[in-house]
This record gives sequence, structure tokens and C-alpha cells, in this order.
Amino acid sequence: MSDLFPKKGHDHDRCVNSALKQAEKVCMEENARFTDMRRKVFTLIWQSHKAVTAYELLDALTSEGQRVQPPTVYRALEFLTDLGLVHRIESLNAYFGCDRPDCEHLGQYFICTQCGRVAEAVNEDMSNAVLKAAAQVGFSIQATTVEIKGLCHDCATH
Amino acid sequence: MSDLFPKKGHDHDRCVNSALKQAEKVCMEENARFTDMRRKVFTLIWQSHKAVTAYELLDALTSEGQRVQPPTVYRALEFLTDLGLVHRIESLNAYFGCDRPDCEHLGQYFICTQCGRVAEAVNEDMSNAVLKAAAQVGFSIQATTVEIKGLCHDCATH
DNA sequence: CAGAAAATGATATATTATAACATTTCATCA
DNA sequence: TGATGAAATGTTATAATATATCATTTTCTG
Ligand SMILES: [Zn+2]
Ligand SMILES: [Zn+2]
Ligand SMILES: [Zn+2]
Ligand SMILES: [Zn+2]
Repeated sequence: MSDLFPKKGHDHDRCVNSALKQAEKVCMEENARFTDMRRKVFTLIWQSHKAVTAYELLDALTSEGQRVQPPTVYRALEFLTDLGLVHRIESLNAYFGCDRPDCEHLGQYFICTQCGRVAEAVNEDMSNAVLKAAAQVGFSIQATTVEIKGLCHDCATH
Repeated sequence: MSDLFPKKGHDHDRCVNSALKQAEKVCMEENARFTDMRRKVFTLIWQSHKAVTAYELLDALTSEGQRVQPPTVYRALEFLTDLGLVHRIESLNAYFGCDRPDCEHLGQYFICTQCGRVAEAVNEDMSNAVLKAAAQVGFSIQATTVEIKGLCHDCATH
């Protein structure tokens, strides 16, 4: 059994740095500006493996100094989600950093209701099943939401 | 190709009446009270094949007579969703009547972004893919959300 | 019918998100 | 270089969704 969730005590700075690198690359390629605010929001989102709400981001940005208003955060989130650098978790009204912003994929998430961690899966079987089901009923897909809640392996066994 | 979505001009009263019958049966079996308010909310939800927001329900109930407050509607929705008579569509913050409240299933929805209609699918391939993906990573499922947005066959072809 | 439990009413407030307009920053090119 | 227009951010207000808490009414049970 392979665990999607990061190991306890892993080098998380490495996660964040690698995500920043990828984000810079994607922005460069898309000729999009990775501004200070966008970078701050992106970094805050990557500071844990949990999903983060817009108002948690607001609070974090505000405690860093001057008051930041909702539209500022929502704009950064829109930018990041449009580029695929961040995904919105619909069932949590929260945002989560994408591991693989450079490859097209249908978002699929495992969400642990105990520890709060989220893991993105890119599972061919699930993707294919969704695509096939849609084809069978003549439905042309624009976006998909697959969110699976439960206990991660760590939480289920401890 | 089989279309999940109801045919234009179908006998919708029949949909509603059959849903009410099923709801009564489920409540009876669960020894749960299908009160006036719950019945009203349930019926309103079934009055279209679209998802309905809590505040749309509030407005509808209020225009029927005296003012109804949010908690009243949210309580009815909680009751109905707990029993599986209604599902919440996370990506719309809206509610939708379940076709098959009498059989266990993972909720899977097709949501047309053009006409607004929603269709519940009960697709074994999708369910199995989700269950298998979870098993592979040692994740024990509590709830799943599968919401597929796009164009229904009618909207895609007209 | 009394008493307990369940449901609803009422009031207030929390949480999530967007609209609209002002100001600042930044790339571009005359 | 510095005018200029587009993009980004700031600011204020408000919309949309959801819940906490306590009071009252209704229903069930004995
Ligand atoms: Zn990490
Ligand atoms: Zn966990
Ligand atoms: Zn119908
Ligand atoms: Zn349609």
C-alpha cells in the first residue's frame, strides 16, 4: 500500500521550495506575473498539507503587518486557481496547492477528517471512469470535482 | 446513448409524487417524522430538476405566507440530507432530491452549466474506481463528492 | 393529563464571497 | 526617458451562505 500523504517529519521546506519553483516556471510560461501578493498567498497555502480558507489567509497576511481586505485574497486565489497552481476544495470552501501544475489532470482529493490533511490523487482509473460515464450519457465535461473524505492511513491505524 | 436527464415535457407531477411516496416510506421505516415543514422543503426541492439553494427555499416559503427564518430551512435540509432524501451539491451550495433514497450509493452528479439541470448518476465503474483508489492508499472512506460540470446532451447539441 | 422529547420560532451573528470605484505599479514605446 | 494604458492592488460596502442560542410549541409516552 502506497501512502499518498506525506510522511511525518518530512522535509517540508523542500515541498514549499519545489512548489515555488514550479509556480515560477508556470507563470513564466504563461507570461503571468507572480507578484508579491500572489507569492505570499501561494506560500501560505503551501505552509501545510491542509486546505486553507480565504479568511485564514487574510488573517495570516494581516498579522504580518497592515490590514489586507478580502478582495485582495480572493483575487490572488482566482489567479492561482486559474493557472492551476492551486485547487479549490468545494466541500471545505478551502484551497490547496497543486503538486502537478504542469500536467493536465482531473482533480481528485483525499481529505482526512481527523488530521485535516489533504492529498491530491491523480488516478487514471478514476479519471477514466468519470470520462466514460460522461460519454455514456452524452455529457461534455467542463470541470470535475472528486473529493473523498475519511481517515488517512495514519489516522485510521493510530 | 442513454440520457440521464429527464425528457422535455415529461410528466413532472409524477416525479414529485413518486418522490413524496418514497420519502414517506423512508421516514416511516426510520421512524422519523415527515413534518409539514420538511414536506414543504422536500416538495420545493423536487419542483424542478435543478439544485436549489437554501435561500431560494426561504424565499419560496416566505412568499407562501409568513416569514420563515434560515434555521428553519437549514434544519429541514439537515433532516432530509441525513436521511439521504436530499443531497447537497458542494460546488453549488445547493440541494437536490435523491432518486434512490432507498439504496446505498455514492453520490455522483452531472450538472449542466447551461440549463442548470442536475442528474444523479449511480455508476458502478465510478464507484468502484473510487473505492479501489481509496483502498490502494489505505484511506477509509466516510463520504464522497463526485460532481461533474459541463453541458448536458440537450444543451450540447442545440 | 403530566412530563419529556422533538420540532419550530426568533434573534443575533459568523463565515464566505463579490461589486464598484480609487489608486498604484508596471510594461511599452514614442 | 517619461507619457500612457493595462494590470494589479487598495478601499468601502454589501451580498450570499450558514450556525449558535434560547424561547415556545407540538408531539409522543406513560
Ligand atoms: Zn510537505
Ligand atoms: Zn489523518
Ligand atoms: Zn421531473
Ligand atoms: Zn443542459
